[in-house]
Amino acid sequence: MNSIEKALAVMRALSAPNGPHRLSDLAERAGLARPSVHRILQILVESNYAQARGDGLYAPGLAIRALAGGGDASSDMLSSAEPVLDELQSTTGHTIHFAVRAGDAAVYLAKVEGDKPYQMASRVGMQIPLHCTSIGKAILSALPSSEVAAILERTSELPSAAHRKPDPDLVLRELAEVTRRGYSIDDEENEPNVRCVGAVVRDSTGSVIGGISVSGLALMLSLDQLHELGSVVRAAADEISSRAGYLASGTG
Amino acid sequence: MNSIEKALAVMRALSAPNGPHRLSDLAERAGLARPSVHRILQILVESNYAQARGDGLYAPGLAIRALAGGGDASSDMLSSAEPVLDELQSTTGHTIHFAVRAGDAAVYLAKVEGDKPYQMASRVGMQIPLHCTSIGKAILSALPSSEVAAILERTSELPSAAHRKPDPDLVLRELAEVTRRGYSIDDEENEPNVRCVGAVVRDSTGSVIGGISVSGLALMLSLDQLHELGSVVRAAADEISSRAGYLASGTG
DNA sequence: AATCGCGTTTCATATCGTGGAACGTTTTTT
DNA sequence: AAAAAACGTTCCACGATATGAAACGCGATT
Repeated sequence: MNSIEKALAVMRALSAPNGPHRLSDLAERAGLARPSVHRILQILVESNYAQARGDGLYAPGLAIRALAGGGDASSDMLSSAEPVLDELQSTTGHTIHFAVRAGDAAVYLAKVEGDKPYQMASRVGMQIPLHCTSIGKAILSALPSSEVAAILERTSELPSAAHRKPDPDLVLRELAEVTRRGYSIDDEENEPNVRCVGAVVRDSTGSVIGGISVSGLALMLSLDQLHELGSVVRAAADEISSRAGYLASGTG
Repeated sequence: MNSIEKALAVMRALSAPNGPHRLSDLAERAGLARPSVHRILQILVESNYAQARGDGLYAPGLAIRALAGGGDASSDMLSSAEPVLDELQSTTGHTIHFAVRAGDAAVYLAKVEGDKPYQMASRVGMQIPLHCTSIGKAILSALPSSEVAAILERTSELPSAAHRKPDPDLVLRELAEVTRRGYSIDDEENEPNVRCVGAVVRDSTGSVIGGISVSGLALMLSLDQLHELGSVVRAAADEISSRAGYLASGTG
């Protein structure tokens, strides 16, 4: 592990939820020695990528926003997706997410809060796993199975043992089903008491860029309702893909 | 300059406007040798902080959004500021910006498009200089003059010779005027044909965190109108500060 | 056909990062 | 109130790691 990756690990640890962080916690989360984290933080603070509060607490710096401000491959897509997401929200009443793939995870680009009296504990920029979320499964369902296997392999080796090792065969069978019907389901797999339906979003070249989902508390969103929403979600996802320039060529 | 700062410089260069960048351009903008940039990019690509397109072009990676997703000191302020910004937009009809200070520059956190038939060439995350923008001057007006002098010094040494060296005495005199009347003016200084009025925003401790501004094309926003808007902008800025917990204690 | 410019690879050099140990302070425990 | 644990920070000798000149191969340009 080189120093750049270490600095990025510290920045990731900094941007974790729940307020300013203590140096020791950052060191542990980044998997580095405390003196190393201290030195890295000094560099980050100097260039405004981290903020040192008077006490020993550290927070993400404002310059990080400047990095994210530059347009990447997905920022055009985001703006054209927003109206579709809004409409999907008003059609379903539930919370809508739009996430793009980033390596072995997906990152939320947009969230439209539902009109129910609860809020999802998610936020733009948050990373979610691919193998146990509806958006993630939608993404996986559009990848070659060799790549899916590789992702599952790497994911199961991760220190985040929160989610138990998935069985590759089982997952691949479910993904085939997702491909067939055009939408994916997360039945309280990623978060207890939360169910989601998702569908895949493609860019103009036809490659998978991410997915969207409808999420709600399990007590307000039965499995049957999830399946009923499937075609709606899929239609919205296709609309985003087509706005991005993708000419659908298959099952319609 | 250590390797972390170099990597950050590459990331900054990557997030510059105008699409994917060539390696040579990145090297020049970051002030590094091409092989160094190449190696850094490989590391960044591997962790998804940069994207390598098939041809030799590089773009910011999706993982950067994950960094910005974590809450920093200003994200709470942003959500409480948004309604105020929306109202300021509907009151004035012009484009509203909210930016926070990040070192010797300011970074846009929010933008509310005006209802005029043109769009400002700005975007959230964009950095703007402090000495020739209304938000920047509002920020400077609340800093001790020694710090202002230091900022002007560093700013004028920057390679971005686009804006000519500002005269410290002149600037300090203007800033005193800004402090007195409570709003700052940018009369086509930062962008030709664009005029802005700005005011300073403080956090609960009373320290300057950033500012807001009303911007419009010069042909639709005369200098006189700018001065008329001054008190409105200032009131909105004060409202944001007070929502952040700042108890104003002076000229009302 | 010759030249230029670019992305990439290689490699010897020395710079820079590294984490154990230690220090002074603060917080928690007894 | 005293003792102990934990924390942020500093120091430093060691060695891994970053560095950029030079060179290569390729494509575009002349």
